[in-house]
Amino acid sequence: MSRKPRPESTRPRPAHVTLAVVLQVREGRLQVLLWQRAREPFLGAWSLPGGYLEPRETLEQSIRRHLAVKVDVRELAHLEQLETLSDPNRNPLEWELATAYLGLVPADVDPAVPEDTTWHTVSRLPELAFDHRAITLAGRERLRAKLSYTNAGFALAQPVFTLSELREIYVAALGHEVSATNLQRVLLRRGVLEPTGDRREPGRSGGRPAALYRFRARRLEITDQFAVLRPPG
Amino acid sequence: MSRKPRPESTRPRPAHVTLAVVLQVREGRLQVLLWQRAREPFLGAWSLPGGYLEPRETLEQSIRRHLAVKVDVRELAHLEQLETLSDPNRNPLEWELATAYLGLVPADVDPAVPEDTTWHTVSRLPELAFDHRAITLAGRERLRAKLSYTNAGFALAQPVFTLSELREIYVAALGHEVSATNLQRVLLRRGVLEPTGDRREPGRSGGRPAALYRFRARRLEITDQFAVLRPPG
DNA sequence: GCAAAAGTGTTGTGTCTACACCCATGT
DNA sequence: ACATGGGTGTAGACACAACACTTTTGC
Repeated sequence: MSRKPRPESTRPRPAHVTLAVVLQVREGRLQVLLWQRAREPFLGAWSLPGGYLEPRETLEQSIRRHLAVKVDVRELAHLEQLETLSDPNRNPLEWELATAYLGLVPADVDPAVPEDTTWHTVSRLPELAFDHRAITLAGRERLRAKLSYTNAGFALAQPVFTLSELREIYVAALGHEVSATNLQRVLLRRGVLEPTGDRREPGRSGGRPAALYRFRARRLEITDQFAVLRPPG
Repeated sequence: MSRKPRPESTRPRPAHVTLAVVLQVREGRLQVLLWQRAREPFLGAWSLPGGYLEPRETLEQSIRRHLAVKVDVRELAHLEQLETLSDPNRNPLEWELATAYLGLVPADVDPAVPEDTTWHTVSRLPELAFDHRAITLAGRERLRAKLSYTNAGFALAQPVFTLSELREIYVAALGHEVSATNLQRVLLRRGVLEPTGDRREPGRSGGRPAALYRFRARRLEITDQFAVLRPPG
């Protein structure tokens, strides 16, 4: 079962890359930033942005560095680690581990991206390189879960928004209908949203002016701490 | 910002280890399996069990292999990835990434462990090597969360148990009081527990015989899928 | 006035906590 | 009988979904 110990200097080491599932709600759909590979393996296939880990940097610094080539890092409202993939055959050319991150971009920015990089609707992905399809879907699941029990919406919404706008973002991200009425009450009760006091004037077709809101915090917070088995008191 | 690309053959690669936070409820307290280091760095300090990743194995295979030296792997009722640590200074001697796992051992087994390995109460940890203290606490947090919205209890409980016994396990793991009354109702309503039909005869001091239960599933399942923002219907 | 959009009131349901009370056994 | 441990009944708090209704605007 246990193997003969070998000198550390000769122990083979895996290559290590960082990847990111960068999500944004665009045109009413949840989309992911994909990049067309310029070399083997999977030349020409769509894949998640990322690249090699360099000495003296953390995984998070690494993915931020690689993403900086694709999108302005200041536009990333949230970044968190998803998981580390390690199937020895995930890259046919070399032994390579990949640590995946989830990044969220607010709806109001349209980052300038390079020629080889475009947004793709998550529900209609093309064939992806490596295990990137599974990683992308895992990122979407993480987002959907966190929209329910944290204030994660702050990272997808514009700084200031109406409830209708926020509703469209939740619908796109969750993949099912959400009523503006109940969304408002849930998020206000939890203290996640606060009114700015301003209103949005209606368009040509009329309608009551909408109150404007913002997220109270711009960092991830758990807002529904314990579903059950709460501490007594 | 971007660096000069270098040939892959000369790119430095980090060492990679796997670690496990192995938790069990012992003597009414949540405990973690720690190992006393036999070499530098942190010689003599307590640390999480684990070791180097070998070629042709996944991270999960790696941690299972290393744990096999410490506890019979068949006694691990659940194993899941926690996170990958990457601070370049986390190991003072070399550049080393660590992928941490959470492992759970049912309360009825007392695994034979080597001389240099013992159980420690999580709420009273000694000084730990590297970043292992933070990892251990992260493992406990993951467990506490999953006890609330999944059937994770199956991995801490004996195969068959009374509600009093299950209650003690939850109290130890969650760190606060839990009433057997409400624990029973929550877990039965969700279909997580099922009665075996048998009863436990009372001890010398008398008392009503307790009904025996078991977990319906022995693999992790989400039992409280959406706290809020459920799909309509 | 009428359509459009936003927001409120209200009802019903399900899930949880807390606590009083009842049940089965040993001495 | 009474102590001990197990189990049930029930009331109240709360959070949520659903939907009817009202408000505020443009035309």
